Amino acid sequence: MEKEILKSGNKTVKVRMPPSPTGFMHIGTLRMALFNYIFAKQNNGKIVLRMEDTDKERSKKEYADDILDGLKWLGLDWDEGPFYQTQRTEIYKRYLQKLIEENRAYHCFCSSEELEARRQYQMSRGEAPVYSGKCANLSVREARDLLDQGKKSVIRFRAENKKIKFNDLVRGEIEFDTGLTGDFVIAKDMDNALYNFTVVVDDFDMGITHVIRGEDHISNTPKQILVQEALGIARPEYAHLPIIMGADRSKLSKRHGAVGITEYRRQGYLKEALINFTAFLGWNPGTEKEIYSMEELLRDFSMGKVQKGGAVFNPVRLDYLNSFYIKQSDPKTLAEMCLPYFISAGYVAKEKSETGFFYKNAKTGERLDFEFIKKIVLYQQPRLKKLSEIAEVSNYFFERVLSYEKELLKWKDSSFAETKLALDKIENIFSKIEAGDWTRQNLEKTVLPQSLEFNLSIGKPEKDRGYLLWPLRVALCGQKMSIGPFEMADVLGKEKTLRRIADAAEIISGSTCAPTLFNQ
RNA sequence: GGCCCCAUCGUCUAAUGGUCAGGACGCUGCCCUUUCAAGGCGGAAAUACGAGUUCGAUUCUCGUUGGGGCCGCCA
Repeated sequence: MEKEILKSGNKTVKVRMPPSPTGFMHIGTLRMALFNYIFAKQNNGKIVLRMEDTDKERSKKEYADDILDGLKWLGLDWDEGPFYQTQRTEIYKRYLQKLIEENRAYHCFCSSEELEARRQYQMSRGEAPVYSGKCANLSVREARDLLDQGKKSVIRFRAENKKIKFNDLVRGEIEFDTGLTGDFVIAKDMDNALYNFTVVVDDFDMGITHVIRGEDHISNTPKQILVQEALGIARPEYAHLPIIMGADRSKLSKRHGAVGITEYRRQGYLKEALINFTAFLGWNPGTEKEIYSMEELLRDFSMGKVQKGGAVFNPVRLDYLNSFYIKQSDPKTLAEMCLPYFISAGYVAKEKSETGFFYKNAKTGERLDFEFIKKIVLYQQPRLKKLSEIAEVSNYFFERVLSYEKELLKWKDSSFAETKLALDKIENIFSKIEAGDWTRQNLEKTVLPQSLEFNLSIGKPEKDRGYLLWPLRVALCGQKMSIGPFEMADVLGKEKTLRRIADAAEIISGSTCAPTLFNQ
């Protein structure tokens, strides 16, 4: 064992991303990874990814994979690893042995029940719940005997009773009295080292210079420093980030309905939004700029501006940022991102062809041009908070036949006769427009100037375009809320637009069932 | 309970020993408008409390209160 373990001088910065694969990747994992990432990149440093999976009961490969996927998706890359602590038992064992040989750690044979009872008792008396030291003075022989008898034991670190002071990059100097910590357990046995020990060994072994982690680790820090001192290894720099809280101001957890990163991704949150949002949970540049790309974060971030108090996770603000980034996206990229939602909604199907593949309308079977999707997305863009919403608000583009109450076609005090007149007028205008001139601007330009005249002809207020346009809207989408009628007509194309107008006219003239069924 | 950390609108936060305490989300009013959004222009909304230092404190100090974290054979 390297007896001479030296101080790590002014080496290049190296940080760790140490997720524990005991659950799916969540906002906390993202924040931890993001701040480490930014800090490392700013300092030309390296990043080590280390799965802290020493809790074999709770750790699952599924979770580790989820975290790996999430980090990759977000673009939070690392330089070394992933390392898995469960594959490093031999390393821990060596250090464990060293501590035991040097009498800095010892076997403890106390039962959990016994310890728990003592803890309760101490806390009830207002004392710090520390280990009694019962097994601390067992001689080597006594311990050996008990071990030989097969007595169950754990390995406890002999914690020095002293004041530990350390500097925190976020909070400044923090002091602890380790007399209040007591001897703590560092391993279940020689093959199963525990967190406060593995962290110290790994951070040293991997050459970590900066430990950037959540505030909930502040009170672990003195323990880890004690272990470092016993092992004779250098102390890294520490930065403890404020915790992220739920609406009730307690540490964010599943109980708050905190959603996993994969779930956010599935719902159509953009990684830019997630990153911008998370970065501002506990940090801001001190200016009024709130929209930040990764590049800008790397430019402006500083640990000194990290907030000390915890921040409440506000999903409404996340939605705002997400819709902002959706509005920023270029239509082609957005359409590509939206396609999966159309497919899973059952509107679009992907088909194989000799040359590759193509898309078709899953409802009608007709072949689909990507331009069609792109246009839908272009027009829906301003109203999306998340990508998953695209399908539900675009359903009417894929249906063969629309079904709706005929009352819906009427605008305000219009009669059915007047509504029919409006449809006829639009039909008349539209049918004269060449398919080649069928653009949103063109349709609008042609129709709009005629609304005044139309209103006068049926004796309605001149400026209310709804008399002419509302029936068209309903004819095209069959519902109250939608994008503009000219936009819809543009997406639908001349033929379908005219057919839906004709359908609407049919509906008005009596038969309540959908007429198109008969002329398909 | 012990130890540690923290404290500006509801939320995320900016600023300063002297400001009308700024921005963003949300809420809300108006405009735009064929619906719903989006967009534009406004509005309400905060320095936890008490002392001290000071000409002056939200800012500095102390205390109180409040909130949080940790106190595991979890991480």
